[in-house]
Amino acid sequence: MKVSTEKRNERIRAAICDIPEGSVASYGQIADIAGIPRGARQVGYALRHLPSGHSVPWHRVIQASGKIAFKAGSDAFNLQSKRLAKEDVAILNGRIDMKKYRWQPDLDEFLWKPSAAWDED
DNA sequence: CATATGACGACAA
DNA sequence: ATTGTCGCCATAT
Repeated sequence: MKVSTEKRNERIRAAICDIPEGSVASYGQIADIAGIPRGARQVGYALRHLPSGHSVPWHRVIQASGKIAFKAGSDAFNLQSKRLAKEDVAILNGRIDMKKYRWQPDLDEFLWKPSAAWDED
């Protein structure tokens, strides 16, 4: 068994769970936070293989361009759109305003628990 | 080991 | 703004 793989996905899920309601993050951003530079595709892979019964707010993960990763009109696309709308995340013309909704972990943790941000593992 | 694939991203036309 | 290419990286065949 490849343990490191599960470890990686675990970090990815954890990072996503840290996204506060009403905010979104790009795949690349999550990968970076999870300690996987340029691992955007791995985030997508991890989400595609989410364990059953998970409680991961995957709908807060969108592309860096501000668009939802699914094909418009698909069930997943509609579900994600609905969940985001419910969190007051506006989707104008199929795009989300990253400048406005992008999660900023540095600032967030700075205001929440100063100096604890550099204290991991 | 060689290719193909994908819930990505950056960049050039 | 839209589309195409190429780079990335773990998996699947």
